Amino acid sequence: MATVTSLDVARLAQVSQSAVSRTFTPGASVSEVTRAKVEEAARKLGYRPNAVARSLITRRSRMIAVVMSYLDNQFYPVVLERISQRMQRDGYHVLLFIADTREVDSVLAELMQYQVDGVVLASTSVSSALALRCSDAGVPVVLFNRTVRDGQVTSSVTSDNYEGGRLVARHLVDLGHERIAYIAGMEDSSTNLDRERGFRDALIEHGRRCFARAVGNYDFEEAKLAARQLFAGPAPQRPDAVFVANDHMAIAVMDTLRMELGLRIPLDVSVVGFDNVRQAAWGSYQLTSVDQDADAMIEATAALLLDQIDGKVHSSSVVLPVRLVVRGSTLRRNSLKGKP
Amino acid sequence: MATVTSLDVARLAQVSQSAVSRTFTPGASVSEVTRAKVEEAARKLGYRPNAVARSLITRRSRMIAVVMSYLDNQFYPVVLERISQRMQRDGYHVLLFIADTREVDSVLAELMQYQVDGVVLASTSVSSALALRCSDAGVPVVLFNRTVRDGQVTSSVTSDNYEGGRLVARHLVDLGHERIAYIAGMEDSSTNLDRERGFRDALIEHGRRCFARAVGNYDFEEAKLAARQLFAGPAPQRPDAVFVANDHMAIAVMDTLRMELGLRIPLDVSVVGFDNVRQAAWGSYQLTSVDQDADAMIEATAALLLDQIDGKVHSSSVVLPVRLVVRGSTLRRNSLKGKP
DNA sequence: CCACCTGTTGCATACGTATGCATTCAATTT
DNA sequence: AAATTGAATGCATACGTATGCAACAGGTGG
Repeated sequence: MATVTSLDVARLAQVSQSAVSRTFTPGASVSEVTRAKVEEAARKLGYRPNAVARSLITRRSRMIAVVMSYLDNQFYPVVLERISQRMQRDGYHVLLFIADTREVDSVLAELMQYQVDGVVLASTSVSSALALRCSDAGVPVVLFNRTVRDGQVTSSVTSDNYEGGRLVARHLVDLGHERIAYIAGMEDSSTNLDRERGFRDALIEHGRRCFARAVGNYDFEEAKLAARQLFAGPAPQRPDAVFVANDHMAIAVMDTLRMELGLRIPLDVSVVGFDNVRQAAWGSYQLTSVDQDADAMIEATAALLLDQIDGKVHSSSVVLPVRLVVRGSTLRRNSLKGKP
Repeated sequence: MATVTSLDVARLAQVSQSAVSRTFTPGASVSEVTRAKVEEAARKLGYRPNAVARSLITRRSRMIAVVMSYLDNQFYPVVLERISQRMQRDGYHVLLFIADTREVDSVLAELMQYQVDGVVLASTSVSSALALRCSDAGVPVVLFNRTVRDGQVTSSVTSDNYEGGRLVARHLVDLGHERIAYIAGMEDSSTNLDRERGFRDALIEHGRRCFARAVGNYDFEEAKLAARQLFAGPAPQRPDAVFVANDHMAIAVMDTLRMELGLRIPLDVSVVGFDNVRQAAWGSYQLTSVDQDADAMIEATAALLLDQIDGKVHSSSVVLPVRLVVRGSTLRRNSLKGKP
């Protein structure tokens, strides 16, 4: 109850406060006998070093900020959980910032006040502005799953979104699809730009083009609207395949196509997503998707951030490979000819 | 870059450091003119009060710890997001602790070191031990979605799990089900105990009893095993309805019943979940579920925690009402007779 | 026996802020 | 005009720890 300080321990152990401090500072110079005395006294009193006081003097809080928008998209809770665990391994903890509609300045101010040692920016909405201002302020930043065009000053970790888009295009072309549509995420987000560009480039290389396009803004409900919009016309003018910019939206699209429009997947239309979230593997969806190696992304993020914190100014952009996971939501068109 | 302190601001504004401090302390006594001078100087220098130094002296960190196990169950990411936003409204931030298999002591030690002002315990695994030791240490604790039997010392916020179980039993009996089974969560968790007890009590009141039972431990894969186990026998010995202790498992169960056993839901078997997570409403599942009012739970949790932090020792147990949300995964048995 | 080095210890001090106390000054009351 | 009040301000100190520095002990090589 009453807060016990290093001084209390020092008195009980008959040593100086410095000795107590050194006992709890890895790598400090303490003899075995003093260490033992201190540790016993600390145990008796239930002493724990005060991280706040320690932070004040070391200027290290051993906290990192993780900034996210919505946790709806199931990719992000997983990321959050793993990042937290990964950083805990190195003695860091995660201070969580949910930045939905709030202004950049507000988040930044709070970040700075807490003296976090680093920032992971995994929010799609709050963006490059915050990143720049953080690194201006000397706080290590790593962009997670997004990049910023301007200066290459800020580190980032992404999947090879461009290649992912290409893989999807190639897959759908290989399956013999004729009218391939795209449902975009947030139009100015780097993930969406890269995925769409890879997708379109590969389509063109195969002599096709994007048949139709709508925008879902990475939102579940908006994705439903986008699906309705794409399939508003009569059957021959409808897409026979849809690439949706992430799984979160793809599932909304599948629901809409099946429930509202009575379409069969993959018989009437193939659907492909991106992220390979757990739900993509769920029995009712069997969503073909581009797998992002979340673990590798997190490991890279942690490594980059820790390096920067330790002064090894590594500021680099890591791009990790992706792979296509083919499931039941896509099907070869040829094989349809014979079927009812 | 170079850290700017209140003293720097004071010098530039030609006032004392105290004046600067008071300007940034709500409710302190500062004249309008000094405040203006200070604010301008602060703006020029880009000054932000150092939360660490402030915490050291006020002994308030304005951080709360949120302890969770896995973020797999989609109920929890939503809770985390909302708690974070709710606390941010009152100037608090969330320090995240993922406590899966790690020992209680480790988490506790870290909690204490960071001098958090309060703790929200939303982990099903790490449990009452941690709660007790926190309140022993004088740190306000609120249990979220779980209770602890022993002393009624620690506050908690739960839904009326018992009533939820009753609602499900009544619903399934009303539909004319004969062989009603239960798939349990973690057997010693308060949520599971209450839900199951309500369920069984109501069954008995209606002259029935639980037809079969298996354990899923709130885990996706284990729930699949549990489903296989329940439906291992020949058709007449299989359940015609299953109450699953939460939606997370219920979805796994539905997948297994449909994909592996070729059963139709709700034609061959009705399935009911608990939590009413977003995925329950997804088109392919249409899972009948017991709705927990997450917003109300979070509001109650925040209120309780803030009250305790402010010294109004309110230590109470809030139980919030639930309601049954009927969807397509349950169906009246009578109406089956006529169908193919 | 002396010079020297290595490892341990305590003394001060610094980190950046909040706040009790005394003081000053203007405004209001008598 | 004197007295009383109230707000505003600065001074000094405290919060709990880490760490540079000097002092010291004990051991080694010459």
